[in-house]
Amino acid sequence: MNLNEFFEKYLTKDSIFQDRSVLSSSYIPELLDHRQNELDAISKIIAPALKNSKISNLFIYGKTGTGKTVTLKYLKRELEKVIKHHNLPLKIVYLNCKLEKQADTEYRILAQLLDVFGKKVPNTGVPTQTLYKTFFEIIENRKIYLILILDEIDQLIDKAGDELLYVLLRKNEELSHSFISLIGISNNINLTSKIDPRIKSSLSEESLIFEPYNALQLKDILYNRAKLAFKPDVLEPGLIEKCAAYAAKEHGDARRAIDLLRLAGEIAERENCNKVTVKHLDIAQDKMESDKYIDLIKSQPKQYQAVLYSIILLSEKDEKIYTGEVYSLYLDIIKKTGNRPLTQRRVSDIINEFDSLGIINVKLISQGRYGRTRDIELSYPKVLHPIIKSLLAKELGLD
DNA sequence: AGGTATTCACATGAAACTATTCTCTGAGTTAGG
DNA sequence: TAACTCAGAGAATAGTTTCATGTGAATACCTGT
Repeated sequence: MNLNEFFEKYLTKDSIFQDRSVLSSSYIPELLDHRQNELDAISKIIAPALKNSKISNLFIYGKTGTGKTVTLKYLKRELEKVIKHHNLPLKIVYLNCKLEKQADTEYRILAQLLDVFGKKVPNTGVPTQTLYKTFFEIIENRKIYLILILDEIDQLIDKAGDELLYVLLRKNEELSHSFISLIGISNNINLTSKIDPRIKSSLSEESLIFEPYNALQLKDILYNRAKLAFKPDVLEPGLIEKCAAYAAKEHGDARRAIDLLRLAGEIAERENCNKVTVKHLDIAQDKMESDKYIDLIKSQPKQYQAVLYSIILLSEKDEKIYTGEVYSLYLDIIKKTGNRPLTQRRVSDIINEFDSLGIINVKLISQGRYGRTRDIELSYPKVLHPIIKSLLAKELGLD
C-alpha cells in the first residue's frame, strides 16, 4: 500500500470515537455522578457568598481520582452562571498549585491572581510585597468577594511554605468591603506537618473528605462518559465493568479508569478494529502499568539511575542484594559514565527513596556478627526487566 | 550451659558546605503623553 | 514621566558531604558448674 492510499484510507475510515475529549482529564461533565452529597455539602457552605456574607474557609481531602477537582470545577461553572445572571461581585478563581510554572510559589500565585483581574505583571523584577499591595488594592477598591480554590495545596506548602495563606487569611480580617475565602484541595490528610497550627485551624473551618469510588460507581461514571465518547455499540459488552473493576482494585481512581478506557479505545483504533474488546483493555492495562515504571525511571537523575542499574545487574545473580555490593558496583558504573561518585551515605538515602517510589522493596536485616544492612529486592513486574535494563543502559550511555 | 561483651556493616542524624534557583533592587530602556 | 526590562547582588533552597553516633543479633569470650 503506498502512502497516498494509506492516508486516503485513514481519512475515509470512520473513527470509533465520537468525541475523544470527553475522556480527557480537563473535561467537566454536564452532570456529576456519585458526588451529589459532596456537592450539596460544599454548596451549603459557599452559598452565603452569593448574598455577600462571609463564608467559612473549606478544606477538601481525598486520594487521586476521587473527583475533587472535577467537583470543584463543576461547582465553579455552575456558580458562575448564577453570578453572571445576577451580575454579582463574586469572583471564583481556580488555581492548580502543581502544574509547572503556574502557581507553585507565592509570587506566581499572586501573579496569576492579578492576571485574572486584568493586571499583567512580569515574571520577575517586582517585589512580592508590591504584588500583595496591588492585589489587595484591587480587591478592596472593586469590592470583590473572592473565592480562591487552591488545588494540590500541599504542593504549594511544600515548595513555598504557608506565608501566602497566612497573609491572605489575616488580611481577610482587615478588609471591610470585600473578603477572600480559601478552598484548599489536597491529596494527603497529613498536610499538618509544615503548616502553622493557627493557619490550619483557620483554613479548615470546614472540611470534607472525598472517599474513593467503588466499582459500581466507577461503572456509572465510565458508562456515562463512554456514551458520549464512543460511537454506539463499539464497546464490547462487559468491557466497562471490567475496566471499572481494574480501577477499583487500584483504590478507585476514576481518572485512571477513564485513561484506561481511552487508551483501550486508541489501541483498538490503531489495530483497525471497529470494536473495543477486553483484549484491548488488557493491553492498555499492561501498557499503563509499564509506562508508569518507565516514565518514573526515565525521569530520575543520572545518579539515581546508576544506583538502580547497579541493583538491576546484581539482581540477575539470584543472590540477596545488600547495600555494600550495590555501592561498590555503583562506583564502577558511575566511573564509566564519567560522573562524580556520591558517598555511601547518599546512596543509602537514594535506595530508601526507590523503596518509597515502589521500584524496589527494602528490608532492614541484621546478620549478627556480619553486620546490619538492607536486603534489596526489585519490585516491578519481571516482564519489564529487559526493557528497563536496556533503558537504563541507554540513559547512562553504557551499551 | 548460661551469660555478657564484641563486632560487623551498615543505618540514621545533624551540621556544614555548595551549587542552583529565586527574589529584589536599581539602572537602563522604552513608550506614551 | 511612568512603566517596563534586565543584570547582578543577596537570600533561599536543594542536594551532598562530613562527622558522629546508633543498632540487632551472630559470634567470641568468659565464668562457674
